[in-house]
This record gives sequence, C-alpha cells and structure tokens, in this order.
Amino acid sequence: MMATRDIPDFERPLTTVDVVIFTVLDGQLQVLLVRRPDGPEEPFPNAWALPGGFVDVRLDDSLESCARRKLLDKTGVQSPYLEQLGSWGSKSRDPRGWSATHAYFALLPADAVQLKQEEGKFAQWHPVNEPPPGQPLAFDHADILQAALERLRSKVEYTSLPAFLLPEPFTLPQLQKVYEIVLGRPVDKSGFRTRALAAGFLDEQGLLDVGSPRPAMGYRLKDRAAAVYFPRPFSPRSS
Amino acid sequence: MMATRDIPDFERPLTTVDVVIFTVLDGQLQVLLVRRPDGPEEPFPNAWALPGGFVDVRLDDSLESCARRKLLDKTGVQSPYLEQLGSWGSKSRDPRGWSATHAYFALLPADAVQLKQEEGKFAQWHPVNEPPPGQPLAFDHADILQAALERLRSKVEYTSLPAFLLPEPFTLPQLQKVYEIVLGRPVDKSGFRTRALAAGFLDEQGLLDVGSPRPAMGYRLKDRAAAVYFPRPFSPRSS
DNA sequence: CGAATAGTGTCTTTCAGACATTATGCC
DNA sequence: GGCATAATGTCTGAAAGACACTATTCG
Repeated sequence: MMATRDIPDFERPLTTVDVVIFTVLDGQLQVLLVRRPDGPEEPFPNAWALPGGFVDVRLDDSLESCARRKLLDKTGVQSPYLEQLGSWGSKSRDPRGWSATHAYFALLPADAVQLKQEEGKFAQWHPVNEPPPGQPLAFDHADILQAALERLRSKVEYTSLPAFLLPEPFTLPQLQKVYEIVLGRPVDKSGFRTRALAAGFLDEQGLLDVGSPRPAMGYRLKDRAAAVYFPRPFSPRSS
Repeated sequence: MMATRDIPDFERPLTTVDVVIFTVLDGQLQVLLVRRPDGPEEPFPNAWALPGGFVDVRLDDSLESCARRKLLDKTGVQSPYLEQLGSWGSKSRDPRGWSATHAYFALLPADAVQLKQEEGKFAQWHPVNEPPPGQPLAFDHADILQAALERLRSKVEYTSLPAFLLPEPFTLPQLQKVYEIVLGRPVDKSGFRTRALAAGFLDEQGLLDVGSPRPAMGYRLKDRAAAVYFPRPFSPRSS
C-alpha cells in the first residue's frame, strides 16, 4: 500500500445506498422497485431498480441514516426492521464511474406503506418470484436482490424475522403462513407453535377475529427493533 | 430523495477498505494490526489500526480485489479465506471527512505469513483477548474488530471456518484445539470427530507425526475457497 | 349439528453430548 | 510394558417432526 499519509488526489468512488424492501402482499413475498428516470444521459433509463441513491454528505450522518431516509421517502415508514446486507463496489457496476453501494434490507407490513409517487417516479411492489416485465433490473441490483432473498430465507429458518412482515396484532396461524410463504414449503402447526411461543418474542393481545370460524389469539412483538434467534433451525426431517 | 438524474455536485465520501486478519499463534487467536503513521496531520498518529486504506480507482477493480491487494501487501498471502464483514460509514468516523469503509475478514495459517516491514510501518500480531498497549485502536476499528470476532465466533459454531487458520496437513486433534481456542470452551472429542468427518470437507493425507506419542491422520481441505456449513450448531447441552 | 379453523397431546425416531473403552506408537 | 495420545463405542436424554385429537365459533 502507498501513502495513507494524506488523502489521495485521485478520483473518489461514487458512494450510494440501496434498500431491498420486502413485504407480504396477496400471499406473496414482494419487493419494492422504482423506475429509473428516462433520459439520454441516465444509466439504465426506464429500468426497474432498487430504491436508493447517492449518499448526501449534507443530509446523511451515516450510512444507516441514509438508508432510513430513502426508506422514509419511498414508503413513509419510520422504523421498520432494517439490517445491513453488504456492499457491492467495482469500477464497472455503474457507467458513471467507480462506484460502491451499501445495501440494506428492510421488512415491513404492507399496510404501513404509503407509496409516494413523485415526479413521475413509480414505486411499486413486485412478487419476488416473477421478474418485473421489461428489461432486467438496473445496475447489479439483480445480484443484490438475490443476496437479500438468500439472507432472508436463510434467517427465516432460525429467527423471528417474518413477524416484521405482518401488521400487529397478528395470530399464530397468520404468522405461520408468512413463514411458509417465505420458506416456500409447509410448516408443521404444532411444532411451529411450540417454537414460536418458546422463543418468547410475542406478547398476547387478546382474541382476534380474522374472519375464520374461530377467533384466534392476537400477538404483537415484544421488541420491534430486534429479531430473536431460535436455538435450532427449522428443518424438515431428512429421511 | 432528490436528483439521481445526475452525479451530485457535493463532496464525495472517502472510500476505504479495512481487513481483519485472523490467525492462531501460540495457542491464541490473534489479529494483525499496523501502526498508523506519525505526523501532525495524520489521524490517530501512532495508534494501532486494522490494515487498510483508500480504494485506489486506478489499481482496484472491485472492493474485494482492493481487500486482496491490501492483504497481499501486508502478509504476502495470495488467497486466504476472505469474506465481507460489512460497512461502516459516517461523517464523524474519520477526521478527514465523511468516510465509508468496507470491512473484510480473512483467516490464514500463521506460517504462510511473511510480515512486511515497510517504511517504518509495523505489522504485528496481537492476541484478540489482550488489547494492544497504548492508545485504543484508530477510527472505529475497535467496533469493526468486535464485529469480526462476533461473526467468527458465531460461524465457528456451525461451519468449517477454523480449518482455514491451520497449515495443511493438520490432524483432527489440532483442528479441535482451534475450535476450542476460538470458542473459548472445551469441545467433546467424539462428537467433534463425528461432525467434522460427516461434514465431508476433509481429505485424508496419510499419517502425520506431530510429536505426540501416537501419530494421527493428517487432513487437508477439499476446497480452500469455501466454508462448509454443518446442519446443526455445536452447543453444550443446556441442562 | 356440521363445518372449519384454533389449539393441544402423544408417539417415535433421531442425534448430540457425556463418558468409557480400545488402539497405536514411542520410550 | 507403561504411558500418552489417537480413535471408536455405548448409553441416555432431549427434542423435533409427524399426526391424531380436542376445543371453539358460526351458520
């Protein structure tokens, strides 16, 4: 390595933040995408992309606050579950120059979201299993989305993450459904209930009538800031 | 969010990469630290710091190749186990300005390292349990080191990561020792052997005499590039 | 009273942890 | 042959998965 003695005089990389925002809507896991602006000088004009953009050193105190700002702008949600996913940086990922993006992923209940339509820019939910129509995602956002999905699916096996996708209060059958949606496979009811309750992240909120024949107990999270880790992962018995 | 239509005209954050390099030496988990340069304009002069520095857009194709370059510079090691840890960015972490660092962590066998002493800059191994003498670590490197330790200790519970800390070939008792060093607790021999062998990441290399009364089977990794995940974590029986 | 969903009980099998035992090589 | 370490065997208890059963509400 050469001089760290001083700030280097060569070009600084571009610094951006992107947020992968998940929710469950219509029984599917969905991700929020925005359309890139049109224009001859724009990278990936009109393509769908993850919400994000440049770090603004005048507005943002930190990477995380930058991510929260973008999240608030797009969804109106103040404090969803938010975790850092990783960073992607190379000289080729953005045609405008050497760029590094810091990716976050967020989980929130669909009903909390007020999609903002500003200046002809559309934010829209897309099922993660159906690629958005038209061109592929802008930049390396397909890679980032893929990584976010893998992280989510892997953590769902042993954490309370899916609870952040539901509006409160929710019932255990509803929560189980979300686990099944994210995992893509059925989950045993009895085992699920035992584990979820034993993990101790739920507070009872009284019976809840959700339209099914028999009302079920409503629950809310004890702590909407942090996920809870189960001692062992869910796993179908390997025969 | 405002204009992503164009590259913003305000200041760009500084972009750096730091590497947390672990090895096992003298029966302890150790981390490689370097001394910050001295000088009136230097941030944290003379303090110990993680090896790292600015991304050089002329030299580095990507964040990872930047990390590998710094690793090679400091240790001479070409391809250790390397994984991204996360990023830390804020306006206050570096007195020189808004800065974002991309942290990686690397595992390597101590004997592979040729510590380079250049221009009076010292790279030196430090046991992770003993804070280095003098001032605290530069920047937020104590936080980063802490995060790396947590990541390592957590992954050791259910992956083959410790194998990357040993020179090949190694024996199972040696490997078990490394697990115990990183975990900070004893591990049952029988269970360890069963799990390690069942995980299928080892290749037999013939008997190895390591000075103990009875020679033990030597092993090497089938794949030095990737860690293997165990189906279930190690865990002492919770009585 | 029947249908549909909520919630509980029970059985079985797996498997990790604990610990005892055997195997091997060296002095 | 004894000692130290390597390697394997055995037992047991905990717990997860599978599935059957009971409970509750509504029409």
